[in-house]
Amino acid sequence: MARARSEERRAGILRATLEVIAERGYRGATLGAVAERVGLTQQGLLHYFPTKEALLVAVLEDRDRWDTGGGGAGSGGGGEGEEKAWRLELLGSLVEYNAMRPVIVQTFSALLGESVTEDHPAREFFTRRYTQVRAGMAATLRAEYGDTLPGGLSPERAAVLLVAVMDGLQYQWLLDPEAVDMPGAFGDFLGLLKGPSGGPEAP
Amino acid sequence: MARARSEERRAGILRATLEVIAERGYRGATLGAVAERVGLTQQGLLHYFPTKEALLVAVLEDRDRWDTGGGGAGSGGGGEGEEKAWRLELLGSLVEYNAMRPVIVQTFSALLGESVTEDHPAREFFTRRYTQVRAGMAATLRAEYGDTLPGGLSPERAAVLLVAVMDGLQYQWLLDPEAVDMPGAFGDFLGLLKGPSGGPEAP
DNA sequence: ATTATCTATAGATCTATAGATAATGC
DNA sequence: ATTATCTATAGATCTATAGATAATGC
Repeated sequence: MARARSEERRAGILRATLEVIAERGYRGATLGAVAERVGLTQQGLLHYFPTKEALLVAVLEDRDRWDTGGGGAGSGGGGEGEEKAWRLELLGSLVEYNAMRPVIVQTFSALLGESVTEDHPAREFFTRRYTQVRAGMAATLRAEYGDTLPGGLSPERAAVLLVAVMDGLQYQWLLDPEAVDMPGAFGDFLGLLKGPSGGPEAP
Repeated sequence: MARARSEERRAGILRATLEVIAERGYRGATLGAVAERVGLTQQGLLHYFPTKEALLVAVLEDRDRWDTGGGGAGSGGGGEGEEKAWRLELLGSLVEYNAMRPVIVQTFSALLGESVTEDHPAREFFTRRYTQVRAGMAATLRAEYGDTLPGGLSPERAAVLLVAVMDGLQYQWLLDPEAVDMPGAFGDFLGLLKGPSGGPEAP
């Protein structure tokens, strides 16, 4: 029973960590804030995760697991642990889904931003992750469209843009949700990728 | 003369601040690190800028000035103080230029990421800035293409994507410069916007 | 025994204020 | 006088370690 309780506790801690990171980033997050949110002292929290960095790593691993079937905000939406098959249509609904999970999107957008700084503990995670996501998306696109998408790009070149658009839209949307229709804009981009044939004003 | 010296000092301090933020983000940056870089004590630094936040604000204002003719990394490249006229072609060279200024790109990418967190002193700056940049770009696109771009999008909808692609590519590029050809990818996107007529494999 | 939490605390930092000292400009 | 810097330091935090105490599981 203690084992089960323990797992619940850990899950609660990770959720709280996610929230605190969304609000303050990793560097700005404090063990005290996370502990308070789960009703523990800061030292009590360290019983479950020995260091602050261990807490971040656990959050990232958690996301990796989830993502291989959920779509991680910052990382371009869908993790591709094993080159998961995203069809273009599904990507659209993933973005719609993300638009309903601002906390997670914010957590990963904040982490992505921090991760480009020196010695950031999430840097390697994101670097590796993006490599995977780009490769997975390219493979999917190739399977669906062959070596040239309707818009004229190779799957590899389209994949970089796909990920870039997802991330970039998230920042604009987080900063000004009223002004930016994230799913709509992403749909526009898919239209461009699918080329003239799929375009709304196709001749 | 003291006035002139003072201005040089301030400029040096702002450059140092930019570098330190690139390395550690704003929250991770310390007055001590900036001071050391310009050969002052932390307290000596505070003689020029009374608080840490004042230092950040000065960096942002500086960028705003510069940008209204230079292109601010994170903010989608070119600031549009007064709806500066960027033609699509010029945007391409702006991205090429950014690819040669990794420090500035990193500073603004780190700040953009942090800015989505609560109470971040750069949040309003970025929100306002993006609104301006989107509007400026849309106006430029409209002047150049009318109400519908070759790719089929309205200038407004294309503008969001343009900014998103610039920002998103910066993160992927910063994390893995070898793997991501930022200017090349941006060129691909411009090709999509310009539609079939401009596409490499146009029929 | 092991697990879960707590109190106490060491050891680092960090920002910002106070006040002294030297140099510069009028 | 004003400007530029420095030393000293207050006051907050923060992470992490040490060690006690209570509860749980075998």
